[in-house]
Amino acid sequence: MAELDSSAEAGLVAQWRELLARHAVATCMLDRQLGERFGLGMSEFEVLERLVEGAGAGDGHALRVSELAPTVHLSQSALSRLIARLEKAGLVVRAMCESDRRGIMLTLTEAGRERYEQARPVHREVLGLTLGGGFGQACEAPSPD
Amino acid sequence: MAELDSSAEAGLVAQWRELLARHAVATCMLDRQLGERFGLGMSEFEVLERLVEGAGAGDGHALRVSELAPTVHLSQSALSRLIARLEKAGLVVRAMCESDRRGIMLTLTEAGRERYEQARPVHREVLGLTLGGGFGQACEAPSPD
DNA sequence: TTGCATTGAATGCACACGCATGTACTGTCC
DNA sequence: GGACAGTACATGCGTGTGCATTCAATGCAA
Repeated sequence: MAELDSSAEAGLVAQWRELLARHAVATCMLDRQLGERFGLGMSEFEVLERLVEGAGAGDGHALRVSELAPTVHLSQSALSRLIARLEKAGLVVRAMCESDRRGIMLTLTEAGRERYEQARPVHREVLGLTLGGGFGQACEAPSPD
Repeated sequence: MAELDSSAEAGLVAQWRELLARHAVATCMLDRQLGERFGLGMSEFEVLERLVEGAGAGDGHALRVSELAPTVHLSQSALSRLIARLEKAGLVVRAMCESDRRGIMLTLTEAGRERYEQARPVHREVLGLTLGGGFGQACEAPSPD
């Protein structure tokens, strides 16, 4: 692969630092808010969201773990344990997949859907604060509420 | 804070997912490449880079940990341990700050500077692959070299 | 059918992280 | 000077993560 000339390199680094900063601030605030108020980590929320999206109208719809995996940026083992936590919390049910008995089907419980619906506005609000325009270094409350 | 209308929300979420994806791919590849080839984590590299930048021409320049802290996105404790690792690896020296004996001054060793200079092109190359245009999900080698 | 490579998920392990706390030092107010 | 709040860094502890491995189920080939 070709070398980068120094101005391209500087631009790349600037872009990278900006990305790191945004990610750090958003992640920090999300984890704090979702954790304190709903007992959810950022990735937990992300998984619940995928399940809600997959479910659509009828809540019978289930998702295979192997389908979920590429959409959340976690290793297979981390995802496995995350699902275990969600199940222990009663937000999700693991069921054997009939057609391929190696697979696991995930279903949102009613509690899981409710938890998600409650957490969602907070999640969006944090995104608005951290991705939208001006923001500081704050990891604290998005609004004094 | 005001609610978001649904189109603004959708845009925000899309932006967030894009950021997460870029961050995940870049982080993964960086950690892998820098780790395997230079025994450095992403944040270790970042700290070395700050020291190099701080040093400028004369290498005598030292940086206070408290100055370093806000520029890397780590908790104070994580930074403290990271520095301990760098020192153990002989890349950095911790010295007491004369003017304020609570503080710690960091200096790059020659080995530290060399390690950084070696790692830097790899770091930039990964950024080019993951931040620049098209990229897949790859966490593997940037170039077969 | 038996044998074997492959895939989906769970688990042992080491490690880096954040939070809370501890320890040393500084500055201020009396 | 002495007490006390505040700052800088280190450390104990619990937890989430990735890697390597394991176990079960599948698909294919002989």
